[in-house]
Amino acid sequence: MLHLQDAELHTNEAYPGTQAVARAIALLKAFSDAQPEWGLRELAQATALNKTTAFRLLSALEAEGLVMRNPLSGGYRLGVEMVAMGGTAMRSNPLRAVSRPNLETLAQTVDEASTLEVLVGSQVLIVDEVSSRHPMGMSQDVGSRLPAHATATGKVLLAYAGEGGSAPLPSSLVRMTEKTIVDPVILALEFEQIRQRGYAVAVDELELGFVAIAAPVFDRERVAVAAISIGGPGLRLTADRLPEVTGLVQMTARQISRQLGYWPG
Amino acid sequence: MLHLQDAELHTNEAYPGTQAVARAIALLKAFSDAQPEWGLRELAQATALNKTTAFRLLSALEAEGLVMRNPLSGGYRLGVEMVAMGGTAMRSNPLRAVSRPNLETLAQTVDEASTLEVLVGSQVLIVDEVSSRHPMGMSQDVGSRLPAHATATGKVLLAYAGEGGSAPLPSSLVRMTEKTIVDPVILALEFEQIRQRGYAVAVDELELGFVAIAAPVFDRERVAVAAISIGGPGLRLTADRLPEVTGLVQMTARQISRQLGYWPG
DNA sequence: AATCGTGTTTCATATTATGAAATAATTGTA
DNA sequence: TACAATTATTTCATAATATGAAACACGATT
Repeated sequence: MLHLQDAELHTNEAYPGTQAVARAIALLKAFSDAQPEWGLRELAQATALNKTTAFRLLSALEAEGLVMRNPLSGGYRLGVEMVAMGGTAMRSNPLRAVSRPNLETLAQTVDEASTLEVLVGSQVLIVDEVSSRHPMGMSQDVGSRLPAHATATGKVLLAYAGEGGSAPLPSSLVRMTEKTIVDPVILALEFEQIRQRGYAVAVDELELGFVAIAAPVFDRERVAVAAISIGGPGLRLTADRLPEVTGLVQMTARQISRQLGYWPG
Repeated sequence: MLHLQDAELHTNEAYPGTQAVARAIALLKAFSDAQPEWGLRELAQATALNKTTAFRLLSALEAEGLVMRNPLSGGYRLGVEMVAMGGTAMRSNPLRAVSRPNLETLAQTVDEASTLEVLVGSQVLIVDEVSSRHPMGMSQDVGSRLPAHATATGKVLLAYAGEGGSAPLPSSLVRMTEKTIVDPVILALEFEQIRQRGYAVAVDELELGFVAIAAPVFDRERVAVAAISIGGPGLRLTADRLPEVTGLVQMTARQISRQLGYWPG
């Protein structure tokens, strides 16, 4: 059995002797905002797992509360334990702990929402968000992912990730609006400019009417581990405000970087 | 090998053939607000796993981003992928989707924070929170857990969980304040009263100066799947306001229940 | 230099995960 | 109502995969 289908299909060879865990996580990662509920067969198919194997792994995940079933449809969903662990993960994120007070003052100064984001593959993950009017809470979309090439933060992170050589461009640059940069060549030029200026701007690139300005956060090893941004409607974040806002974003990013042990030079 | 140490130690026999997954999840569950970072040896010890096994499983989790390492200390932490999954889990929670608008109006009407919580073992998990001043965001402690017997929501859920026979009392009733109910007999009487009245109040039981009022949310199978609450400082939530607030909390809970398919009678 | 405490790698072993096939449950269709 | 057709479970022989003892490497602290 086990017709050695394709062990080398997955790029992350990781560590031998953990097939079951890797597969279980693959199942968990299949759940998304777009498809939060799966039937067994389609989920097994989507993860390229044997139906029985998927069932067994899901049963284990369900027993631990990471996955729960819709009593009506019988479909699988992420469970409450996942919510709990995500909360713990977020609260224990050292980057977030350092950044939060800085993000709060930034958001209040500019009176627009500020975010902290990291690069995960070809997407940016919103690690924290402080909305200007509600400085104590965190926005709904913490934990959301967005296509990196269509966001200011993502462009910053991609620009500095590939600083040494060629930037690791996502294979497919999906178009979000007519302003989204989908040409790899133009995007490479954009990255060059971002590295020179030290910040990125995205106007209508993710969503029509949405403007964002982002700057990189460096750790003590001088790698861009995150990016912060100010984002809001173009009606408020007008062109004449950009120089001022850009300066504030860059200043905040430098402050966070310094608190992470980064030293310019 | 595998000196069959104690396969029956864990209560959840779950499904055979998923040892590795169950162990990996045990590792993940070890991370908490109190101890967000672990060394390999202590984590292996805490989860009763062989050091090598723990290392291998953690490597797999790390490769998938569920766990990350502190580059300085080498310690293990929950990773960013965990944040992402938690966010997805929360946003896809059907209970939360139904409750949120109701919680928002409740919070605004009373002008205090409202929460949605579910019972996980002997603790309540905060699934959602709407703070009165910041109605759009969600509070920091979504995903946090609190001892059920010391909270209004927890008491409600325990009272209705054991409705049929004896209530499933947590084995150790930890004392949070001098008002915390730690006597099982008194707690049982409290549950009886809660079932009769249809709501629970907790004054200074979790934290001195903190008052909360909770009511149960029923699904279409008439089981109390969650509880909602209003909570705030005793200085604002005074005794004379309780009747009014209690009514609003109960009304909101009934509305959510009805939207879940519950029909009274 | 030496000892202790970490984390990491190796490797023989058989326990444990595996998937084909059979069965049960559910749904849609004649 | 019976009959397909689809999905979810269970069973079970098989060996691939997870396992843990032991050896190793590395960095502290003495």
